[in-house]
Amino acid sequence: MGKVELNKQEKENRLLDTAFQLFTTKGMKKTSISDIVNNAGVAKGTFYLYFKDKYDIADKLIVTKTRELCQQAAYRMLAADIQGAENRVIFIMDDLINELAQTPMLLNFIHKNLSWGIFRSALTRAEEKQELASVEFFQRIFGEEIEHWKDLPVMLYIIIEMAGSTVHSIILENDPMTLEEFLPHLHSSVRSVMKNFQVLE
Amino acid sequence: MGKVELNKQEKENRLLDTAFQLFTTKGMKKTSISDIVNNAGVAKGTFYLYFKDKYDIADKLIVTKTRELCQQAAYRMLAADIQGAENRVIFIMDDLINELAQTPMLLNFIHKNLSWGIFRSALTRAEEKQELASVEFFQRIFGEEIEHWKDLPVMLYIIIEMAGSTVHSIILENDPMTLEEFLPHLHSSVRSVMKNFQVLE
Amino acid sequence: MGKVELNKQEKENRLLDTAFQLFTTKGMKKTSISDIVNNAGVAKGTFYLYFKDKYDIADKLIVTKTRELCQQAAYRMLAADIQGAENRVIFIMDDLINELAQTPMLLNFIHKNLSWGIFRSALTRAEEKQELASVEFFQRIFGEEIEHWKDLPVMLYIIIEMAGSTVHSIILENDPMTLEEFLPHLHSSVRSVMKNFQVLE
Amino acid sequence: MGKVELNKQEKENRLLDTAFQLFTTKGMKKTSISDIVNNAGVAKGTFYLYFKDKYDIADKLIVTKTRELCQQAAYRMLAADIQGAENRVIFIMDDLINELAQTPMLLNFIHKNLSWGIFRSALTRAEEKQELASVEFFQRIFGEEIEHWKDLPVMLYIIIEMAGSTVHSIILENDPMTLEEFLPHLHSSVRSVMKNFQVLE
DNA sequence: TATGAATGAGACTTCATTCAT
DNA sequence: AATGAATGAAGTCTCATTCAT
Repeated sequence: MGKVELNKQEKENRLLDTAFQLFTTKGMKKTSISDIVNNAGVAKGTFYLYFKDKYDIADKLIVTKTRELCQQAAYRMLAADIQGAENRVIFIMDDLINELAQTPMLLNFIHKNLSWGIFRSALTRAEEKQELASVEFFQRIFGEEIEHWKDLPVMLYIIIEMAGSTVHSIILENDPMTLEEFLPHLHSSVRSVMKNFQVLE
Repeated sequence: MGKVELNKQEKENRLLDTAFQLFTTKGMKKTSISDIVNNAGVAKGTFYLYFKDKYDIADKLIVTKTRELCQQAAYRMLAADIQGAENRVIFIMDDLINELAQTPMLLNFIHKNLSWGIFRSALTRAEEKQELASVEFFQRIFGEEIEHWKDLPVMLYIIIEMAGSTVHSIILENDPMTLEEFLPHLHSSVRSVMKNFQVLE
Repeated sequence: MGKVELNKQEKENRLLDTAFQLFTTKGMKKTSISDIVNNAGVAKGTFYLYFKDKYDIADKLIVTKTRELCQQAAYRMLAADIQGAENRVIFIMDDLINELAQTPMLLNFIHKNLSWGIFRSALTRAEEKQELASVEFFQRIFGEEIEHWKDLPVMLYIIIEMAGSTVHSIILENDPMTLEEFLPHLHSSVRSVMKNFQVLE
Repeated sequence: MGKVELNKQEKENRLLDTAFQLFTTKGMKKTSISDIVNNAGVAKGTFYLYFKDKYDIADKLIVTKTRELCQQAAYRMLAADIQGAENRVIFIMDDLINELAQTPMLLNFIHKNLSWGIFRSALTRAEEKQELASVEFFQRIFGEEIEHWKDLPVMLYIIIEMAGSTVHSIILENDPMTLEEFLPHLHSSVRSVMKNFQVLE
């Protein structure tokens, strides 16, 4: 990569970082493109060399951040050597919740803008980049026991939505209860939902 | 209520109706206060006599619309004479999903702006107005068997969030599957979650 | 007219005057809407209450200014009691040229933006406003001898375009000769063109 | 001319051709330098190696195109063996009008940007380049009878402006009449104007 | 109460021009 | 000579909110 390429990469990253910083502190609506370029120390026109508009940079951020979180969780799961798909799902979920609980702004940002579609593309694009692929991601979780489960995508969809939307208001507003109080309920709910998708022999 | 009072009430209603109409067709972001007052046939300044800003009127609309939906569902449940809390919860849920599937715009509007807090206030304010109260609402569902359930608010929170967020993308985008395909999974998931909250004798 | 009406009228006029001032000194291209509102002492948004964009205000200015010039010329012609259509056309032409030679910027502005269509509407709209109408305008010139001329519109079109485009570069750049040197040629040319449209008895 | 020289020449020509193409289809105002370089397949900076700005390239184009049209008309006149200056002027004029009526975009472009000054330089520069010179151009028309005419430049100026500005709106908008209807009037007008400049013996 | 003209900050975008490579 | 990333001034336009009537 030549000097110019590196410089471009750095500019784009600086814009992404600054935008993320501002989106998570002031919120997307109150963050203007002027804010972003001023804080990033680049000219306004430069922004438009890299992104179509505010929503474009937001989408790219969500994809990036979501992928980072998932990868991190997957690596930790492997490191912790968790056995059994049910335990692994719970582990991943807890890891993500834990992470998001520490940066509520990120949760807020992701939640408001994340759709199932973007989520899928976050995992898919990782694949393209030879990083942790979505297929691989799920194989790491279900691995050897993949034939013991039916309708996996439906199950994951339900779990992701259930966990995502419940913890959102809990983390951001401690309402209707604290995360500590809620987690045991979430765990048992997830486990019982999963039971429905288990193939009994 | 005097003539003036009635006139005021009518203005406020006209603004609410127009805003709802526009929010659900154009979306909140693309609806300006100018749009609302122009369509409602009142002056711009008048808007500010009744509402603080666009978000204020949106909140009031959600409270109203949510309450209407819930009341309707409750009345239908009574009419159908459903037995057992589990069946009643499923019935209410199906009724709401059914209603929202017919007016996806309303679903979209409610979902994007509904928070647990507003939801609670929707039921609470009903109470104030001597209409169907939240307490009463839940009593109608659990009635005689209320002591057979523990942590009812948590359970309802989980069910509402799980159902709400899963059907959202399904109704609006038929993604990742159709509502028809999804409902059986949702039913069994809700039932198995509920089992966790049942007091066993 | 109420206070508010008067105030609005005054704002619009202030914008028109300022725009004219700037268009004729800096040129349309170099005049921004910011320039106009700053100089007029009104807010930017106010501009858009009265005009669609820069071209809208320019069109309105041309219509106004053209009409003013024509009216003035017509009144002077009457005052001077000129006899014969040929002499009257020459008089009007000279009067307009004279006027424009004194404010070359106005000539430049009108010329660059004047089209036959706008010109026609300038005279037409005068009619609506009960001011000097285009029909009346031409009747004052040709009056009693109107049946001695054929294809009047064609004749006027040729004269207007010939005079307009020749004096333009002459007044603005004294090129290819001075106005003084040119006028006799223009007079004889106009007279000989008119001869072609005269009905001989 | 070396290889490099040829390459440079080709770049300049490619820019000129592309600019002409865009100016006549989108209009000058809506054509950006980016448009030009993108379509020409050269880098933005390269543009500035050959032209000062958009107006510079436009001027050069007008000069070129005008000269081409005039030369073509002159050759055709010779080929047609027209006798008499009056007939020759009419022939040239008709040829140019005919040409421009077939490519209204070119007419529009030339008209909006052509000034008497550029026109003169168009003929003058031809001279420098040893091509058909303006002096020669006029000699071909008036040739043997040149001493029968006085104030030739004035006469030509009037005719060019009269013809140019009248046919402009007629060709582009068929307003206020069609070209067919108008041409006879133009012919007789030109002939009668010319009469004024004829030296009577 | 009701009005709607006026405000003005700030949104988003374009583009001619420069300059390091 | 050629490139094209970077610039940033300037452009048009929107809209929530205020306030005199």
